[in-house]
Amino acid sequence: MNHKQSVTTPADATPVVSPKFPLPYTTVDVVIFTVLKDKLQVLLVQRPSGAEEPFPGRWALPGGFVHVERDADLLACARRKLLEKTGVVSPYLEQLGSWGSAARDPRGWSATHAYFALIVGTDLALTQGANAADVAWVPVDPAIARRDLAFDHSDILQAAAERLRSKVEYTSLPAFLLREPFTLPQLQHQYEVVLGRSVDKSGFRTRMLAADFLDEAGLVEGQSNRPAMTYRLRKRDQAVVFPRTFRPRG
Amino acid sequence: MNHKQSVTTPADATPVVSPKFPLPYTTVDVVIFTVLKDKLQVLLVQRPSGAEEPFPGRWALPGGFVHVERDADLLACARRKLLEKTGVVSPYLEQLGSWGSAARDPRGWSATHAYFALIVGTDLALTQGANAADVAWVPVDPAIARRDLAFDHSDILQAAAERLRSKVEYTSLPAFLLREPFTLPQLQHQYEVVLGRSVDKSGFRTRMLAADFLDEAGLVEGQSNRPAMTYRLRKRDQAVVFPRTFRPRG
DNA sequence: AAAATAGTGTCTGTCAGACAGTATTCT
DNA sequence: AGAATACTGTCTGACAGACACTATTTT
Repeated sequence: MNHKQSVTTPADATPVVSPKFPLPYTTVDVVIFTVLKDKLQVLLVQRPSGAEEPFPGRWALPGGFVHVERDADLLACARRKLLEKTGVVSPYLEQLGSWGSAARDPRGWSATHAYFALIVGTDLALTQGANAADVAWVPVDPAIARRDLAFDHSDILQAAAERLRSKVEYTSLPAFLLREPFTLPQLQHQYEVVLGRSVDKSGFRTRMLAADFLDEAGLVEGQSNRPAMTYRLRKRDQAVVFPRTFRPRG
Repeated sequence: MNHKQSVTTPADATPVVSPKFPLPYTTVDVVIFTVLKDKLQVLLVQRPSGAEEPFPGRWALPGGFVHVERDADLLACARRKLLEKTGVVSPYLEQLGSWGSAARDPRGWSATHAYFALIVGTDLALTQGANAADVAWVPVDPAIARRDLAFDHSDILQAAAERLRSKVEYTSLPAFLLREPFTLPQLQHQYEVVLGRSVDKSGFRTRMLAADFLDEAGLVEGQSNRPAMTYRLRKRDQAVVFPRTFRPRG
């Protein structure tokens, strides 16, 4: 949560209808993953340093209050947060879960709706610089281990990483980390980075092609050795589920 | 959501801190499943018929506003809703997802945190009568097909049923539908009811015992024919994930 | 020719599903 | 004895993982 209210919110705005009881705060946070430098990384933002701010100066997930007049629904709100921080328009975006309690925000009872997104690493290397010094790509595992994010964002990040790694075992999720078109060796590399282990080439190819979610997009004009076939996703909006998980013979 | 504020909320209560912008409503809804009469059923409550009430008289999922002073966190709130409607203390309860938008509640922007629960059918056949005429067990599939629940509860119910059936293919979830101790044939029957198809006995037994999540609890004093071994769950709080899914040879 | 990368063929162990068989109770 | 239910044994086909092989490019 980036609990800094957008400037477009009128300061004298009142609740939707006058409630007769206290309302929790409602926020949306987005765990944005990418692969940069052969590592799984997450986008973090630094919280403002004002004295009345919660967790001043600490790193946090991008996010913030739901804006009742601007956000038609939770997904739109998540998309807005993601666009504001990264410039990316239509990434892979899925709901992760929600965290709500009296204790997680010092200002009072709050509930956040967490999403997780996968975006193409190289796209963002540029946008990031444009966007500010208080935004950074951070390798995921050390960030989880430090457990020093604002609010309960370390918990959320950990849950997101677990969900991602778990789903990578049996879905086509890593395809969303690559710019299209991509080759099967490139895709395999994304799997290996996220899973942290190597994957058999033959089985990998059989599996990907059998799942029938890729369209051929011509041979790559080789920068190296034998040219490879390139592929595009047949559907950009959802991942494919494989019938079995990757499972090295143990 | 049962948008009828609890009587314990003071009518003059104010938001936690005075917000300078409109806050969405925050609710929790619980999809409570059980197996009754060899059918998967869901608990519904009828909305009050007051004129200013949203969806008066319509059936809805049990739920309602988060009560900032009573609910320490979302899970506690879900547990409270479930206890209020069913009397069940520690069921299987897992987060399903959240639904939030400007349109889903006529009173204004609202977001609900949906949970789903599995409880023992026979426990509730009793409690239900005690609880009121505006509560009912309803077979799941016809309810989904009618799509006539209040708010977006038909969507939520559908998502819950899909998640349940999907997880039943590769987890021990149906064990939470039975009172302990139970026999393997009884457990197999729960699988068959939820999945809507028969399951091979031998494979089923091998799989359950290999997963090593059951403790023997002595032979049942037979009401019929050969006595069966009974079992208890080693852990009451979480389901076991099997390495593969049930998958009839096609 | 050698190196590097892309892609294929083949073998084999595992294991889930099918189904037939055995075991223990009741009437 | 027969029926009903609980449980076990065995066969087999599918298939994923391992790994050796071929193919096409660059230097």
